[in-house]
Amino acid sequence: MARTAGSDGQKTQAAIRDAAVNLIARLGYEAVTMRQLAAEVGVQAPALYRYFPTKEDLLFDLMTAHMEALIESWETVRPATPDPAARLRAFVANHIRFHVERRHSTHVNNMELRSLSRERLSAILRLRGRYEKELRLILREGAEDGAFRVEDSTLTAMAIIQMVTGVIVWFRPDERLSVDEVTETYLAMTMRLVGADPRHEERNVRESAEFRAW
Amino acid sequence: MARTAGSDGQKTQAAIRDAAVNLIARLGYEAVTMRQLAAEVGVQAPALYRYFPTKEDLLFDLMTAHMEALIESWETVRPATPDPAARLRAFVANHIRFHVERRHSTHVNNMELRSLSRERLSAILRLRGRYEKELRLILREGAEDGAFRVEDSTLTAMAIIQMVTGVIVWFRPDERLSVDEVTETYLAMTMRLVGADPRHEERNVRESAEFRAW
DNA sequence: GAATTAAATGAACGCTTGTTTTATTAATGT
DNA sequence: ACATTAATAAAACAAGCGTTCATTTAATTC
Repeated sequence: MARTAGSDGQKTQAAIRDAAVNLIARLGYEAVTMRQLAAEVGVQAPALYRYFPTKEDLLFDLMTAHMEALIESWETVRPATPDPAARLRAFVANHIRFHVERRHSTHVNNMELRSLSRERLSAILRLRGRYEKELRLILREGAEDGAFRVEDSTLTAMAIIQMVTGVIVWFRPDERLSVDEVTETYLAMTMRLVGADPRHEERNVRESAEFRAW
Repeated sequence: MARTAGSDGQKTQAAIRDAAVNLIARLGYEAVTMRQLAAEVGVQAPALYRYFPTKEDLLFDLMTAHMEALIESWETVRPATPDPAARLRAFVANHIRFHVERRHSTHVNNMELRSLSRERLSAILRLRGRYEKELRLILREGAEDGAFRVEDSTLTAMAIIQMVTGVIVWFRPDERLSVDEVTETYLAMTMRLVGADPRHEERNVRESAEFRAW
């Protein structure tokens, strides 16, 4: 046999990406073999090399796509208001939604950095830095105009990102809490963490509950 | 050649553990080969099998030791006071100190869980649960007696642990901030996060600065 | 309907993996 | 001094790895 009936390069490539994210998230990049991945796609191993020159190219493709989608999702929902509290809430809510929706992809991006070559690693880290910079900016402006009490905006940005990304470690959507409930609680914790004025907070929480911004 | 001059089983075993933690933390469990590990120890690969029956046994040994040391370290510093705020501060300060001191070991424990068999995985998760339970208890008692404002003690416990463990991702001891400074900031963020009464807080921070509890 | 291109197969290559077997030397106890 | 045990080396195993090659079939183009 050779080319199979109804085969289509675009669909095969998408199927490879999909299967790769799932397998790598569950078993780890090093543990997943090209033959295993091919079997999951329903194809022989050499067929993968039509679409990705090497195993590492495939990994880099997945990670780049994830980071670019994350940045784009923030640019889409980023509010125009200068109010730091409103912007911080938007950032956290979008961050949680994005990462819960893409749990496997997030896992790959967090766990497999060390399997990249130096240049590719720094390419991913650059994208990551670009995203984190958005949060630092919000925190710094909030600290300057007195909306937040933040000792160190870089350190606080890392703390918040670690905290909210950590949701995917334990959160399972079919359990006790819904995504919205979890987001609500994490928003409350974040706003207290940055020392946002509680009086402003209560009003804003009521508003966001009305409009369902996330 | 066979047995080398001055060779000692105890020392070799300790050297294997040490080298394994460092290599696995840097390169990942799957990526580290037994020959590479042996070379790092200064020995031939088969010699490793005198001390650890399989590669996975070695990994499990490292992870178990880490978790047991973590639990023991908390039991050593756990204060007798019923005051939730004081206990939370002690917990967070110890957690950060322990994990910064054992960055590589922590990395292994956080990243390599999926390389364990099911039984061994759940053994490690049991130890982890035992540790996290201590934090949940503090949060629940603090919420009940009004010292904290906590919506969900399980969720808050996860958030705090993710946040403080995340220190090792970016913290390097030779940079801008010292461990004590970082700990101080994280303590402040944690106490705000749980909605601890700010008036009690200021007094307690002054006290802990005097006594240098961590 | 013949020629071309796209998509995949099957076989194989060179290398590395975790691990086992066997033999050899150093330290230890008597 | 001698027997025993602990600690290692050296060689080899079967299995599996990422990847390449040559070939075959399906779809597309003219």
